[in-house]
Amino acid sequence: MALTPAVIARATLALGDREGAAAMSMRRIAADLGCDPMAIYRHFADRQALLDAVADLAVEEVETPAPREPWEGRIRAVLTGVREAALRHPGIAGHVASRPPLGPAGRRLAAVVMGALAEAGLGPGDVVKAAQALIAYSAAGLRMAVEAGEPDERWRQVNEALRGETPVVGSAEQFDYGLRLMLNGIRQEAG
Amino acid sequence: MALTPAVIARATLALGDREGAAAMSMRRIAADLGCDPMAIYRHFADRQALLDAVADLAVEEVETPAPREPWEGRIRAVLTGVREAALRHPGIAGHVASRPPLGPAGRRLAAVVMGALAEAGLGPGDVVKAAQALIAYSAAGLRMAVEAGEPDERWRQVNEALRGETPVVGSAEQFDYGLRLMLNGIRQEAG
DNA sequence: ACGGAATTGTCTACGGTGTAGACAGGGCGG
DNA sequence: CCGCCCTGTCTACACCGTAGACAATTCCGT
Repeated sequence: MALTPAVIARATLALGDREGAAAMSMRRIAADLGCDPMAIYRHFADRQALLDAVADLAVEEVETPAPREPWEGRIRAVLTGVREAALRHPGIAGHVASRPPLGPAGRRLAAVVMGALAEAGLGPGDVVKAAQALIAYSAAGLRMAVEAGEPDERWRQVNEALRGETPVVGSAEQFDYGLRLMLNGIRQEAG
Repeated sequence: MALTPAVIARATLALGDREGAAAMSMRRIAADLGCDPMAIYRHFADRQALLDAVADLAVEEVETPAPREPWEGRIRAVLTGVREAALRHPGIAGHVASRPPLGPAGRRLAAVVMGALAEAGLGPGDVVKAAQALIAYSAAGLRMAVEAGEPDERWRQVNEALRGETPVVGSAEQFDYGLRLMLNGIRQEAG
């Protein structure tokens, strides 16, 4: 298989899915591709650039919601879509949550959110600020979901302390609640 | 100077302040303390545990707001206080943003937020969920501030694209706007 | 006061990491 | 046909976190 950015990114995504984030080292990826680690640097400036590409690949799976849907529904669809896509690819999910939407797919979805916010009645400046707030919140929720899922005694304790009375840290229910708060706030702000 | 957890944590915090997050490696910390790297492991289970302690040290600086203040003011005070304290210690700020409030200072502040939410009129389950949402949002804003401040071509582009028309990613103004959205949402949920 | 046990610090070593820099082969344009 | 550029390879560097064995010191119960 010819070595191209797309091939490398796809292989890296699959590797992460199979063996987790820790397996996505340059050496391990290269072994998976059957090439030299340094060959990858002919196609990506550095590891970070590769991971950015992989993250965008995961996010590509999210569909653009139909413009006929109400603005709140579109925002919800995009943010939960990204969340679910990322969680389907646990290896890269942490990276998705750690960086702004830099790739084409990420920017496409960010544009959908901003369009929905404009339709809700926010001014141009507020659209950007609200979008960043929503993205930041989603990223944090995703991070928590990823990290709470990793074996770590400290997270186990946090979840233990909560279990029974309330949803576990990083759960979908927890995420939805916060999202509702933000949408409430936006509706009010838009007047 | 006798080697105790507190001494190690303080030295690590100072080192991070001086030379950034990348300098806080076990070897570098040990060199700073004038001891063997492995000596630190007699006081902390691993690097993660040490960083947790350092993060809590930074957060210790935040004062508990007076209970007579209105609940919104208390929440604002805690969250912006944590943000500012973390940004005063850039070396550890990324770690503060990456983990739940595990240490005593962090738990103290989390309790303040929950108390304020209860006073706002939220039910017991919602108090926890709203608190987690607020903490997640703050953490994300802090992360963005930290990472946007690092020299990174990709972040430079993101900020470049926004400059002039809207506040830069991770800015205090951006943070405040999102916080207002969430408080709006909470007020509505409670009322 | 003494002997054993626990605590603390040191040393060495293992198995990783990202990536710079020099080199080789092959395909393509002039 | 020659030369150049693109791609992949190899070696090497400077790190990283931490396991395990060993010495020194301190503390405690008898």
